[in-house]
Amino acid sequence: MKAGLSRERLVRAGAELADEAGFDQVTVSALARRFDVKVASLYSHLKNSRDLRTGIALLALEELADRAAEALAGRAGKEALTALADVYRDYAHEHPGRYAAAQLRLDPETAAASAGVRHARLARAVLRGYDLDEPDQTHAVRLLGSVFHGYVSLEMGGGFSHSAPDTRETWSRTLDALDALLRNWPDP
Amino acid sequence: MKAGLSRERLVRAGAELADEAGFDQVTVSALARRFDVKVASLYSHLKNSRDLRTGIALLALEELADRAAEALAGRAGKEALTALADVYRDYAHEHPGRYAAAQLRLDPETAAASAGVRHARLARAVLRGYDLDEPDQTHAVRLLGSVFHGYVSLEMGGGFSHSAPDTRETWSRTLDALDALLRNWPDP
DNA sequence: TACGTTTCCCTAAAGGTTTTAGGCAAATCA
DNA sequence: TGATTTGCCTAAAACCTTTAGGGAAACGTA
Repeated sequence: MKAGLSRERLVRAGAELADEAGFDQVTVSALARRFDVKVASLYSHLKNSRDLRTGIALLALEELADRAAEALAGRAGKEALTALADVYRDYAHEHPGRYAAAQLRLDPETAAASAGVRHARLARAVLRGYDLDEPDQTHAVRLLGSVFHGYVSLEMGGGFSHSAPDTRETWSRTLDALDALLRNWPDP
Repeated sequence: MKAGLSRERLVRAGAELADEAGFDQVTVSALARRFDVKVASLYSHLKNSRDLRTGIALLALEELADRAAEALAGRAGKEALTALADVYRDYAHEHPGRYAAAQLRLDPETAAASAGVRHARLARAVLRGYDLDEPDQTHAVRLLGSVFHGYVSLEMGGGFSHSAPDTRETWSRTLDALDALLRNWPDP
């Protein structure tokens, strides 16, 4: 009875498991259980358990970049800014486990070959709508990354006690503020 | 031969272990090894392994709040802003394991009793130097948290490839930008 | 000082995860 | 059809978590 395992299917199922049970619950054992297969069978398709987690991280980065690229098509300026921001926030809400996986620290070579570089390019694309030269553009790319990641991660971690005002309101005002800042980037 | 274990000492040693080997390497077994004691002995002082990690997280939050309170004493405006920001960044660089621990998701009661609330108050103290009323002040507190946490976490995770321009330069320009933004907070 | 109690760490054991080594049978190919 | 490859299995070792119960040292008290 062949179960039809493959690295592809395993990583995808791992991503689902992460979203359902949390990224830290993603284990080779749990995955084997899910396929109703013995644990050792997975080791023909995965190098080790870290390999599984890395695979999920890379998948999440790809999916995020795909969504971002689609969201940015035909948009510019503040519209592009909020579109990109919402991609990150929505993805984290829809796929908390995958989003957590995307935060996994990758070794430099893997990171360089990942969709991470597309993310940087997409952020730069948003900044084309604002008037920034190097090195300010790089500073701004990093600021965008920081705000998006920091906000989403604090929100998901319960860092903002679910009290008034609504976090969606804060999100919208944060994007207003970022837009204002980029249009009016201060001189050193 | 009594080893002189106590919850206090275990948590503190766990924090050191986290800084040296990474927060995910913090395990009851590793800790027992460090004290040259059998694993089961630790369970008189710790409820379970999560209890250990939670203890480290609470310790880190306390230490961070202490540093922040000291750094803010006698400062206001942009000086206070950069002082607070540097406390987070420096702490994360000095104590990466503890900083990772501080990101641990706590259950609501534990969080409410933690130093997390002091952090919120300290951020509000910084904002006294700027002219913001509610609910914008709350939005701004959340923005500060997002930027500080997001920046530090991306920087430490290698998210900013160590290429030009220097990340310290970006940090300084980011604080300039935040200051400018807070002085000139946009209307909705 | 001797006795009872508490404190502290230990042994023992069960259950879960990771990973490697080697085997067998079904699928594939010549 | 026979040979090879593929795919999942059994077995086993190593490590982490957690609970149950025991024994000796430290401590308080008479």
